[in-house]
Amino acid sequence: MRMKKERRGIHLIAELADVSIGTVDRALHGRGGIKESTRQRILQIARRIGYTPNLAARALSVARSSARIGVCIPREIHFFYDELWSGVLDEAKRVAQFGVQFVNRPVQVLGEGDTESFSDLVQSGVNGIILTAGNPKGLKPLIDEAEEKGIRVVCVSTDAPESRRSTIVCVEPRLNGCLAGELMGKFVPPGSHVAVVAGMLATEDHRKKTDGFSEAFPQHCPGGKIFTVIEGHEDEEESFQKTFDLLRRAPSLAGLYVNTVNCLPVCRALGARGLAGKVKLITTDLFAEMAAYFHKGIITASIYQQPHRQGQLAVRLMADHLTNKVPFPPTVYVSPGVVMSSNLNLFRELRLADVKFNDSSLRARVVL
Amino acid sequence: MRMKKERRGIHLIAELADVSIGTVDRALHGRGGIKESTRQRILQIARRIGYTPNLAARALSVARSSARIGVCIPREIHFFYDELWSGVLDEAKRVAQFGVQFVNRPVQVLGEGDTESFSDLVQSGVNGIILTAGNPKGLKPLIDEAEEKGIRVVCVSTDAPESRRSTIVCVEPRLNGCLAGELMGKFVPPGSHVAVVAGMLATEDHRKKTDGFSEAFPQHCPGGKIFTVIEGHEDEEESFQKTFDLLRRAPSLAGLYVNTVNCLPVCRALGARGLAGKVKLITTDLFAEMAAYFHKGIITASIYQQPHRQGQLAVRLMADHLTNKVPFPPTVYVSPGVVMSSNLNLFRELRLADVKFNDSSLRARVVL
DNA sequence: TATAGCATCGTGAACGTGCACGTAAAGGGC
DNA sequence: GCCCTTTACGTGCACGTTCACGATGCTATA
Repeated sequence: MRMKKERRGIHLIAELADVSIGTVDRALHGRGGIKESTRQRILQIARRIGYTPNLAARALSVARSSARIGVCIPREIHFFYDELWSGVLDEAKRVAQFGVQFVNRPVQVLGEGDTESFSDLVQSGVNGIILTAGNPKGLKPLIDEAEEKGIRVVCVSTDAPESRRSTIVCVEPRLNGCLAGELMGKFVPPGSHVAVVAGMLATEDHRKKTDGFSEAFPQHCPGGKIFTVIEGHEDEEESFQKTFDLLRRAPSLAGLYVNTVNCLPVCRALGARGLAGKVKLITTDLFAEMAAYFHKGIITASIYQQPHRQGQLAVRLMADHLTNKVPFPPTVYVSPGVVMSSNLNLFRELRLADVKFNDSSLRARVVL
Repeated sequence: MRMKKERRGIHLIAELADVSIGTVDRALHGRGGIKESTRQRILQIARRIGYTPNLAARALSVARSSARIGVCIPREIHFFYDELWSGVLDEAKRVAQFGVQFVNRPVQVLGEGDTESFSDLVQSGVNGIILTAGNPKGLKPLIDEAEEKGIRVVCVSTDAPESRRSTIVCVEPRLNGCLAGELMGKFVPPGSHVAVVAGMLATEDHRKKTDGFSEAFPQHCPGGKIFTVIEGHEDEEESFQKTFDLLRRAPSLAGLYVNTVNCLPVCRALGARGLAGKVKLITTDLFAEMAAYFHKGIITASIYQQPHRQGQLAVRLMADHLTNKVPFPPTVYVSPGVVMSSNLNLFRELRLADVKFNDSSLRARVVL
């Protein structure tokens, strides 16, 4: 009596069903060329023994050519996109070893030339695309067409809500604003007046953040009111001037909420008016230059959108789906972080900046 | 002229070095039976072509028995450890398919019987152990002995700092307290008095949190003072009584910081004194029953230690190290989250609780 | 010179899955 | 009868790595 080889996985099923592994493969993957009764029998056996495909084997067998993921996100100097990129690359490096390939078609600025990049990616035969939808209107038909062809599209950070993209990974902008509003409502005394510095209200993202803030602030600050909402249009000079003027018109302002990354001009305007630290300032995102303003008490808090994590998640979702048919959740909402001076140097942006100057003491700690 | 098969990985190296793949394997893995000059030549070629081993292939070839990870963390009902477990299990499920096995030796309560569990794990021949070090003094010799034998030990959430454990994954307790102190300092008016409700100051974790709070609060609240620090000893009745008495002795208290998970008695004491919402309450961790107190405005904020993420990270670090020789960073500090009523339902603890009652609307959203 | 021992290296079989191809049987039209 | 198509299934290779086993050549000792 010789030892039976104690097979596993698909071989075991084949043995139990008394068919070949080819037939089991057809049954499990819904391919044609198999009798329905045979398929049911095989599927039942698979369920009975609790079959789960071996991901390593699957990854190995499709190593060269199954999953190609196209990436189209901005290459701006802004730290947000740098971190988003690094999150994408970190996770890409991991899944690359499981046979997933990557094609990069970055755009210079969010919303500029993304339709061309997207078309390029579709043309180059990728199976999935990760993109920041800068102009949703222009991209919608392209996204729909890609999904029609079976190319799955995952939006990250910026959504194209009207399109048929498979899913979206982001911090919900309205909630982002609500959190800022609640924080502000508890930082300033009852009856305070505060103002919002938005980028462009035409951008859905900024409008929703503003809406969220406007709703939450009065709820958490009895008698509190939104004095005004100004638009800086992502322009340094304009942001400074408008804030500077605002502070003259409303010298008793208790708080300012900046819902774009462009907060330095606002900080300078506060300094120029001698209001640094007197007006509670809540900002958005994080980059190295903000550290000084935190330490001086000019920025009270910042709402952090976890770009690195968003990038990681987008890649992970796409890779899991392509190599393993894991279904997409309709939406993936990342919870925003609150940055204050205490936990400032736990964030990646600050670590990277510090390491440039002081490499020994800080490199020893890893923050994730 | 026929097509060359364009080999990859170890085969490519073998081809370039004009040896067999067996020899390349010996060179790369430091096995014996190979001439030193040959090894150097092969290693140089490997570096030149930037060889990285294919993890899928590696996992596949040793499918049944390479890395065994022992897990020893509490099985308490507290949501923190439930989430820590689920984080560990989530990531374990992923790496299990790459040949990593898991051995669970949970303890009932943090610090009770963990030396026995730990010894069990060492005995059962695991390659690495993930544990919450409840009593560092008792575990230190065991940890050191295990590391001596080549069994890597990763502490999670609770540290054994004196020992030779390979690394620690946690929220730095001092920083945790500092963040609470900063928040409190900005929630209450200048000159306010606040108090701390600790679990047991004998526990290093609680003491460090208290220290952090005591340092940060006065820095962010001009003229602010810590009125007192009381110990609840994780006992419901004692916590309630001591808080109730405190609120009588100091009716003008502006804030309370609870640095243990046991915050419900404090909430009830505030309610019994009619101070709900008047005294700013900052808590630690998160579980479903806290939601109501957030909505009523009794809890202003909570410092969230991301247990799920800590569990994931610990497993990921250990698996990467065992299967891929990735070196451990000395410390992995997870940045704590700030929970307020706005972002409350973005956290896993609340989602899981909600789904029990309302499964359709919330299951559609996935929060990570 | 035969043989044992050692150092060095090659060979081939797994691991579990995906997929291209082969093939047998059955049916239909001429 | 022959040829072709369709259905339903089997077969075999590839993916990259690990590891036990075997082969080769060289040296030392009897």
